Amino acid sequence: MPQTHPLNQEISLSVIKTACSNCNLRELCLPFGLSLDELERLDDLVSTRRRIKRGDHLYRAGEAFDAIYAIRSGFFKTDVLLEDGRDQVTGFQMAGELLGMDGISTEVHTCNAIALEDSEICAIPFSRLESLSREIHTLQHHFHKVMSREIVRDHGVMMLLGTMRAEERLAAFLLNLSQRFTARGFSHAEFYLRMTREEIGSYLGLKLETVSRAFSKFQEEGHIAVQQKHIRILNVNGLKALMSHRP
Amino acid sequence: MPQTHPLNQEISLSVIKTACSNCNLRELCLPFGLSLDELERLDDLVSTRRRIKRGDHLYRAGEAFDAIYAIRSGFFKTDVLLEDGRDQVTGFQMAGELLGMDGISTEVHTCNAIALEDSEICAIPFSRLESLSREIHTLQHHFHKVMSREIVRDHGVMMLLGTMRAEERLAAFLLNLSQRFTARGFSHAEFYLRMTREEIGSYLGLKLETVSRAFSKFQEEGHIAVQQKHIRILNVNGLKALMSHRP
DNA sequence: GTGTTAGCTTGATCCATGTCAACCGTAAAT
DNA sequence: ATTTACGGTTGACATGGATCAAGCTAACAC
Repeated sequence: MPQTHPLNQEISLSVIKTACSNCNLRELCLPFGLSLDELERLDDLVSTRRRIKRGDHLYRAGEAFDAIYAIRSGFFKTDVLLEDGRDQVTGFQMAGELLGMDGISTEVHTCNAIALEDSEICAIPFSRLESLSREIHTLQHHFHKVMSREIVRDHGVMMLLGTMRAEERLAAFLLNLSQRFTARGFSHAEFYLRMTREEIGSYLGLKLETVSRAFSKFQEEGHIAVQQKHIRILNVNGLKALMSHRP
Repeated sequence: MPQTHPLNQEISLSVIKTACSNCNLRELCLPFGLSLDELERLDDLVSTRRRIKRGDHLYRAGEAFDAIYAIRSGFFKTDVLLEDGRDQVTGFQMAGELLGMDGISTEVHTCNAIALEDSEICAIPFSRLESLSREIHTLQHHFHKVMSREIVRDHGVMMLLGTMRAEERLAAFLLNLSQRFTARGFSHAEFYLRMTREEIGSYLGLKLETVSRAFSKFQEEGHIAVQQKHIRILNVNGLKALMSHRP
């Protein structure tokens, strides 16, 4: 049932089309900081929504790139495949985050994006995004920030893979998830993991057995309660200490 | 001694000011693909050159961000520091590559950029770059490609750190350097490393002893000849095989 | 209900890389 | 030419996480 916006009747019209101006993720996503005017111009661009079923690909490595994607709801992973068959999860993405920026450089996607639960995405045709951001300074700048944030995030992962031990990595991972759930209005202390131990391990450069053991250890020490994919964080500071305490 | 360009007398004039239009790295760097007209507009923007002595910082983590930097000559490393004192080298950059894009997201640099030899950089004020790329489509698109390439590169490093063993990492590292030197017109088979074993190790998530042992092993096996920082690649295919051969 | 399967946990053992330590080579300083 | 210092090499040993293996749990199909 469509809701009317308290401020402006014009907006309540746009509720009917599925649009950024109406999206409760707009403060986390591409529209951040845009005026009402500008939002409506973005709406024209982001017209295609798509449902992706759990396990399905949003895009595959090797496919032509022509759009980036904003996650409207759901949960994704991206992974890269090496010629020799090894692969690695390069990230987990949740609502409000953008996918596909890896494809800009060569106009071919370099990784796979796979839904970890039934999800919904907004496709943003890239050349039209470039046009619009030539006109809307705020949009241009925000998009640059988003790409830069991805680079900074990657540096964090490199740090994690290069210098941290297994338990530090897992603690960092849990704290990061918790923080991102919080930003989306969910509990910071209790959530369901959408990914398997193997996927977590791949992301963290560990084997699934090591991930499992670390979960058990955290539980024994009273930092968290784990039951399969259900996680409760009992002691945030404990985890933080684990993350940065050298042995 | 200034040279005249065979095509156009106008260009020989611009030789006098130190400018992109005159730079032999322009095909590797930001000016890629621009017309003569557009190049001259970029020249106005990239007016400040700076020399950075070996060991000096180009910028430091925590400093305000307001420009990105193109390397005109020389060699840099970037590193990230964790609160607990651990650090990691996140990249090595050479002539024609851009530095500083990590700072766009928060307007504060998140890593240190340090010259590994006496170097020269061109400062590109970021807000002016954004303005100009609102006017020059090609510039805008190329800049997006450069940022995206950085993301793809980072994924490669994550792959390396997450799934490769010590010798595979070092082989990948050497092949990557070789390929980048080649793109700059240098020998693909013979070069001097600008970084120490410790810096290589930090980048590859290994200890310096492990790096040193791997160099020795490669030499014993006839893939390379090492003498301190001087490297000769004797068998590229051997290295490639090492890179992707699981044990 | 029962069977099936994918994912998770736990134990025993092994090995790649880290750690610690001694020594060597090269280049700059005196 | 000698000293000094930094970076690199090599060896011996320790260990964190991988590997191999067995069994458990939860969810889902039938």
